[in-house]
Amino acid sequence: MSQTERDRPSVLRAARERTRAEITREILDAARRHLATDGASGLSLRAIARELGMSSSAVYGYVASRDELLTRLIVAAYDALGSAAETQEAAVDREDLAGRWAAACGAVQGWALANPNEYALIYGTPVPGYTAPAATIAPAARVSSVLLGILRDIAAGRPAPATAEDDVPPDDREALAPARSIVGPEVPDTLLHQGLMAWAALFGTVSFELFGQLHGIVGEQPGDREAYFAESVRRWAAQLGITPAGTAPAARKPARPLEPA
Amino acid sequence: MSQTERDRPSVLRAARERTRAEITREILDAARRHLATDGASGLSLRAIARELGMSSSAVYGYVASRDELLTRLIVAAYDALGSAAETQEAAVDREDLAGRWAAACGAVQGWALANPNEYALIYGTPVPGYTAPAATIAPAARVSSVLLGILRDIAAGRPAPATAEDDVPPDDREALAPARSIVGPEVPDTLLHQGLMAWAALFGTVSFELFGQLHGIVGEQPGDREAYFAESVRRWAAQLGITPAGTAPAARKPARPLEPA
DNA sequence: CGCTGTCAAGAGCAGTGCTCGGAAAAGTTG
DNA sequence: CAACTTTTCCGAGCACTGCTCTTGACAGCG
Repeated sequence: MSQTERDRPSVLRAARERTRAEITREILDAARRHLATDGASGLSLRAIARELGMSSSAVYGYVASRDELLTRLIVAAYDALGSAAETQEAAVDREDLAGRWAAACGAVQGWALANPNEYALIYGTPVPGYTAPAATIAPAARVSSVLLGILRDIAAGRPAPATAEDDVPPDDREALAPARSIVGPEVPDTLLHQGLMAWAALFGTVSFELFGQLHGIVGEQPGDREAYFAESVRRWAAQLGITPAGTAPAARKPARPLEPA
Repeated sequence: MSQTERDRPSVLRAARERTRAEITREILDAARRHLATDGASGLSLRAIARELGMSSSAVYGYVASRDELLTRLIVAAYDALGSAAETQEAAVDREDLAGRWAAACGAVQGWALANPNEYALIYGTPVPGYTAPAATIAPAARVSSVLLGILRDIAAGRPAPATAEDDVPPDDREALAPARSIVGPEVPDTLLHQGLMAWAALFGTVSFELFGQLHGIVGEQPGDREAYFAESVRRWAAQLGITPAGTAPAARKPARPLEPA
């Protein structure tokens, strides 16, 4: 271009960068499409190149390797799930702790059912020699952040740490140190541990349903899985000391929630 | 074959069958070795053939396809895990319900940590177009059988169905029909649902630990994971109404279990 | 000797990830 | 405009995979 813009990135250079980003996005989109249909193991760089009408070696100018492509898809999946959980949980009245919990759980399960292969990519078997490359840990923490935030608000609405009536063994208290550094000192150990248990139970349940492990255990008629999941969500909430009906349960004993219909 | 031994299996035929079974077993052993080191995605029929010193096409006389080999490994893994859970749970005094529960949980986690790739094969992402070929469902049910058996004995040691004080919504009751047909009518709905939740939570926790999802949440110092898991097991037991100390808890309120150390 | 059944080996096909050299296009400078 | 540099792209190629098909070797039996 003209010599008036020699040093600063010329507009043409910017245009190149733009088309480059555009092509990269197209590659990622195609990859996501293939992932949705064929699963992670069926993701082929050559197939993507064919679909985009370019040579297989050309895509290596945009994506370093198949592993890097997988990593980008993983980050995208974590972000999509985290964003879904955040927005759906944020749409609920802050006082309605049980509603927020149910919204977060529902977001996770709904997104997983809508994007099973993406869910399997991030919560299923990790690829063999693959170690999460640090770019994934931040998006991966988004959904657990939402859940820990609820935990924090549960603790804030409670009268007191309840002395030390039923506490956690000291070695477990030590094991919970990383989670404690995230959630802060306000959440009692018991609640923190119970929250992590509910967190693992939530994803265990979703994975079981998605990976076919509930076959022959929970019915597959329309509505069965929904009913089972909804009741589980209700019970996790009860274990955390929050119930759908009121905002501040007085007694520990959870009243049986009435179904809305 | 010759017409002198047309009907009854000749001794030679038997010998052939024997060596055939022998080679098949060697193939499976080599496959299991490769699976343990390289994971399921890295399992190569050609590599197995090389290791056994035979041509790649020769193994197709013993194993129909890679998928069939995977299926056999899956069945073997389910059997190994189920057997571990059965024996370890059976070694505990039948009256000690909490001990049986802890033994079963510990067996699952211990086997998973010892055989991570085999665990991932059966409880991780299912292979893309793969549907469990009916030969896998029986071995797959072994570990859940153990857990349901404990549930049944919990119900048997209880005073009564506790009226219908806190029951389960009717749609969830319907969803639990398959599990109910296994466990029998003695187990109340609440306990059945709670048991399935603990089941999912157990495998969710094990999967989280194995797949690296606990990173940054639960400590990785020696003993941390053990303490976290042990406390989770204790709390699941408490949610099922069994505590390590006594055999029959009177009140619903779970007493805080004392740690053995 | 021939016949039959089982087995193994080899070549081959279609596909994969990935690398490399050269060609072509695009942008920059004299 | 011409020359130069940078960026992009394609094709060939390597090593690997699952799987098939043809060929050949071996045994037992008539």
